[in-house]
Amino acid sequence: MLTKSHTPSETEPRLYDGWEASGAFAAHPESHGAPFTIMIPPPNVTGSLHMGHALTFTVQDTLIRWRRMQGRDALWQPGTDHAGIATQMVVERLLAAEGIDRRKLGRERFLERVWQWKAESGGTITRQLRRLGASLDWPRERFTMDDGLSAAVREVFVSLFKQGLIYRDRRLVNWDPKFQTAISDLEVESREIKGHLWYVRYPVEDQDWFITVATTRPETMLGDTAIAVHPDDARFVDIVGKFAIAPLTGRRIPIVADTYSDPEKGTGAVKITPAHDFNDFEVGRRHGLKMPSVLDKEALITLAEIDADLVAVSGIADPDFVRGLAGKGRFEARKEIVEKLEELGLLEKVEPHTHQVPHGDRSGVAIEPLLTVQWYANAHELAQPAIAAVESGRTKFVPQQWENTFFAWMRDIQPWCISRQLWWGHRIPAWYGPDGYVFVEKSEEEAAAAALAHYGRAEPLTRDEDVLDTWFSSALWPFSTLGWPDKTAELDKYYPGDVLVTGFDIIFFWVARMMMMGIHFMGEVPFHTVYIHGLVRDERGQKMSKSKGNVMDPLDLIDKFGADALRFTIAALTGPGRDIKLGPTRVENYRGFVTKLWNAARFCEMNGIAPDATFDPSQATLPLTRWILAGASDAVAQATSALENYRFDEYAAACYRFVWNSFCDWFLEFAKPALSNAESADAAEIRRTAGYVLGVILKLLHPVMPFVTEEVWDQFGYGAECSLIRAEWPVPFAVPGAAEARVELDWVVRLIGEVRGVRAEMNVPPSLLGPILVKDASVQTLERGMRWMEPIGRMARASSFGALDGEIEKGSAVAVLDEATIILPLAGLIDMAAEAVRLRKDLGKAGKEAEAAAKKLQNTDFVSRAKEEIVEEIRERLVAAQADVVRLQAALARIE
RNA sequence: GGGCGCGUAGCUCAGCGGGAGAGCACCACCUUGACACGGUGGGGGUCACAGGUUCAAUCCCUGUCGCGCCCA
Repeated sequence: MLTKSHTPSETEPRLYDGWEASGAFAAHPESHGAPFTIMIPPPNVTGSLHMGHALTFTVQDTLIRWRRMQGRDALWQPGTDHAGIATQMVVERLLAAEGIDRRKLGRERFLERVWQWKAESGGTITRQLRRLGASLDWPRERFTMDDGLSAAVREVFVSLFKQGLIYRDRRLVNWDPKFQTAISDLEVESREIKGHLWYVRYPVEDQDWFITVATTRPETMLGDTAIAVHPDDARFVDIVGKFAIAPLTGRRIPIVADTYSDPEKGTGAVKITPAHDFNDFEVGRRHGLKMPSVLDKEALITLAEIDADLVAVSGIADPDFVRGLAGKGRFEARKEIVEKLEELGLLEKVEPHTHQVPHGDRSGVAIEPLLTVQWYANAHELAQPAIAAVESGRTKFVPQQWENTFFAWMRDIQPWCISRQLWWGHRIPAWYGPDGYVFVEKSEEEAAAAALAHYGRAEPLTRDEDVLDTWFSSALWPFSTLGWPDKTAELDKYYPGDVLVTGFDIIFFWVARMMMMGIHFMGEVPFHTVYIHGLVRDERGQKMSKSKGNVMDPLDLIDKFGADALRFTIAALTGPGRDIKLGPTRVENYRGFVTKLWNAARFCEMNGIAPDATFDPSQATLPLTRWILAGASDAVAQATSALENYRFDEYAAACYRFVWNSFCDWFLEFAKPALSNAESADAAEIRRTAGYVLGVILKLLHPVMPFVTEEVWDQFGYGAECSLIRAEWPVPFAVPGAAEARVELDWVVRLIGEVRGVRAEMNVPPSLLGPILVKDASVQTLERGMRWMEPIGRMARASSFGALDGEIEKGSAVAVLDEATIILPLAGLIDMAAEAVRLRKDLGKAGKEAEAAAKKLQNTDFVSRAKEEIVEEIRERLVAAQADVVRLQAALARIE
């Protein structure tokens, strides 16, 4: 027996364990079923479940469960990535609490601690995903640092290197001074900073005047190697080619013409510090400038590359002052330099200035562009086939507009810096000989062999200290998890995958990189569809963030309302390409739907409705059963089509409408007498139909509300425990006489609606029953009314239904339904003035409708140019509206 | 500055060439034989604005305004 109310906290863990234990989530590479593959975009191993996860995994789980029910051999590949910086941070923080510094501990012991941490705490998110109901194939769980995946990383690195697609280069990188590692462009975020523009005078050589430049970063002037002006800027045309003397260092620097300088900004002249600014670096390259670094890896002033050149110039440059800055932080040095410039009279003015400053998204500190040697992947070349794959439609974006974002990024892609100065990650398989010659091989032995061949003798090799960007290994996920580079049955069957589900903010990370690597190494795209969903925001549309304090925890919502309610809410709100605004009240509202389903099922159970495998909808004989079966078939078609088109909102709405507005509101109500009176053949058919339709409902809703549907399924005995997950997804089916049944039941529904409406507007108390009389009704209408007397009586509060004998009695309320006039003799009970108001309102509506239709038909252009069926439809509309007008006028005339 | 998206009922959003829709909220009535996490009924919209195309525009085109996001 179903309990009086549904208790998600009891059913959900039990059913999840049941599914998992029975192997319901498992893929079957040995089976002949057509595969359906979703590669989970691996969440960060340090992460815990947030609303964004709840959204993306609800969508994925809905797709997976649906396809699994369709008989596909579904693989939903779980796992996490090792999150180089984030994980290293976490463990360093733990060590710091013990007063231990990572460097003192040493690399090997530090890594032991990281693995220990991973074993203890790394499973948080995978445990939480179970609460959501995610049906991942857990025994296949992978981690990007696993042996197999690490082997794939080495294989890829070595081949790309040998193909010339990975190389070392000395260029500016985004340097994170806190973590002391290079990071990628994508790990940098701009923050608006209120700073200053300092206007600094640079004496022009052999002249008695200055050129003034504005800078936001005075501390970098120690590394200035030029001043740039715009070639077309008339103000500076005479001094291009001359030299200026850099204050403080006394360095003689050229004044160059370069279009990078913007005449509109500052003074129109800019100082060029090639080693500490990306734009300046390009200017430096164009003009062959020296590129001395003046900041080190901790962003402290270093003089190593400029000390020898320091020149004392009276009133301008003072080597002792500069030497005093060595080892100081960039912001402290800035302060001292500004003071010194002021003292020397070289500071013209200071303006407040708000500008965008790049910050590390994890460290939160200002990024320092730094000239270093790093490993790069030739992303430009790898990107071309990925672009082509999207252009040709081998991979499609849903919604399609995201292709533009993808193209924009991929067509202008920069070399991908793949090395990181971290300990946690895949160590770069590169070894250096004594002369610095590099051997890139999969193992130390192979490197030694290569060195032996190269040098002709054994030489000591040292391994590159750096590790690879986490995304380098994530990019391989769609095939490395399947066993690549080995040729496995899994790889053969599940690559390429079907769909990648993710947010638009991740197109550059997973989508782009998986595409590049997948195509390069597998020769085929990793997935044929990329479904992009929006972000989860709070009720007011604000992005959720810890600082705003508006973060919702999906686990709290699951505790309060159940996973089914949360999942259904998410699905219902997931329209195409929109962010979703979600708050507890929305989940609470949709919990009402879960409860409705539960109660409907309970009602069925109480009335002895049970599954009957022998029931065949094509054998249905009654209008009522034919009608609800046809409705169920439509719901199946709608739900299936919505899922095929990734329209989770439409899928949810189709189910909601059918369950609530067809099955509960009308079918169960109509069926009540038959259900309580079990004897007749008709009653038996209705009961069997109810059992059948409930089964269809449970199947339709299972992908999005797996728990409550499974619980009902199991308790009713539709199948063994935990078997709904394996049930067959329904297909639309034929119902004999469906059209006639629809006409019949739609009429009953409309009649009840009309009568209810009139009574409610006339404030007739529901306790008071009255007859329903009809005038001008056809024989069919009369017979229909008699046939449905029982539910009409119950639902429209009618004591009888019949043709009007004689004239309409004064004091009756009147409504119009098709050809018939419906009369509710309520003399003395209703306010005739109110009835007149109501009739005038209806008359106004009908009149307007008739007028609009007539006007259209008078337009000869419309009649001659519009499609025939449209014209015909308008004609019918006109006739119907005119008939309504006539009868409403007559009714009104009787009152007045 | 470039690009993308959005402006439809109080709120959240569907619809996207031919009668303005849903859910929630609101108001009124109803404890009727599963469900008050319920039932019934109702009010509420110059579909941002201005032009254009069309027999017909919320829907297509152009522009304006407002909002959001991404890139520089």
